Amino acid sequence: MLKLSRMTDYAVVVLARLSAEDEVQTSPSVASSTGIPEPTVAKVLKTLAAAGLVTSFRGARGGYRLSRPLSAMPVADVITAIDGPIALTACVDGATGGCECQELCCMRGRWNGVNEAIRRALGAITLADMQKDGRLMPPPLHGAAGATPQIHVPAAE
Amino acid sequence: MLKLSRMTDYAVVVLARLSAEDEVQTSPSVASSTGIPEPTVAKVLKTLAAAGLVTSFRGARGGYRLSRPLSAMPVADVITAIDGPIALTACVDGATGGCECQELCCMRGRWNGVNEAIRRALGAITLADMQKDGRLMPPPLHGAAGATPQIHVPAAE
DNA sequence: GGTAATCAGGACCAACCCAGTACAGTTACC
DNA sequence: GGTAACTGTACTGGGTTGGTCCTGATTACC
Repeated sequence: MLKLSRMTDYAVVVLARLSAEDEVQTSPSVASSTGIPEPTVAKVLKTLAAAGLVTSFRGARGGYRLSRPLSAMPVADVITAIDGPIALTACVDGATGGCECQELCCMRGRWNGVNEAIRRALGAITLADMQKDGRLMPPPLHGAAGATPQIHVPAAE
Repeated sequence: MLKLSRMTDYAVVVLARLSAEDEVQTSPSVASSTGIPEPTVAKVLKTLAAAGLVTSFRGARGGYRLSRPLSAMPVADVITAIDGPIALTACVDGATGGCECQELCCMRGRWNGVNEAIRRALGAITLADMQKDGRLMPPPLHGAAGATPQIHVPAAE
């Protein structure tokens, strides 16, 4: 179904949450304001930090902060950070491990163009774009976890 | 990963194989000429027939034939036929079953744009394009890396 | 009319991958 | 030095996917 992993979905939500405040936020606080389980948020943030999308601060009063604004963060970067390089099939440049039927496969190498098209499409859309185009701001979300502050579209630019 | 299922990969190979000859071909013959296991080929062909991409003929001397030329067959159609509608996340228009955290999810509906971009990209590329850009039919097939520049696995990351 | 070849439509199973959890270790602030 | 927070790894349960098999329906050939 050509779908991306739930972790990537979480990552986008987490990044959007981080962008809502300018100060360092801990994973428990992000978890409570997004509704995503704490350990999972921690896992996502660790991965994002390893990829350089967020900056981590260790120790007491540590936490995470965006390392660049959402407007400079293409969706492709997030997907790559979480799921690894974008490669539709095993036969694509950059994919690890070739397919075992290369000898017979008359289509080898033919996915590269398709893959490239998708990379371009995903590289052209930033997280800031995603926030904008939805334009339906989250309505007053009631009740959960007591956190009301939410995404305001940053004066991204 | 954002990768599509192996079945889709097989489908493309099978369709390319069908296009190589103009007459009806049986699934065993397609299997032997592609190297894909017979039962799997049969499964793929059945699915493709249900989606209308190939036409089936029952009975002795039956088989399958392309119902339209590859140049009129976008990659998106093949993916949709095998894997179902293209929907990156559960939150996308057309996806079945919403995600359970809609109340908190500040990103709901935001994937639509991304999804749409991918659909466009995949809808604009036909299987004939894939054959072309790979710069030709599989010449003598044995996979000496010398003549086939494409498949190196850089394991970039 | 009988037989063989072929598709149609399931059910079924094993293997793999992913999401989520837990725990021990490391770093930095107070 | 104690505490709070990130870092890294290992484990497990569940779901999905790939692949196989079986039975029935349909058609061509003898």
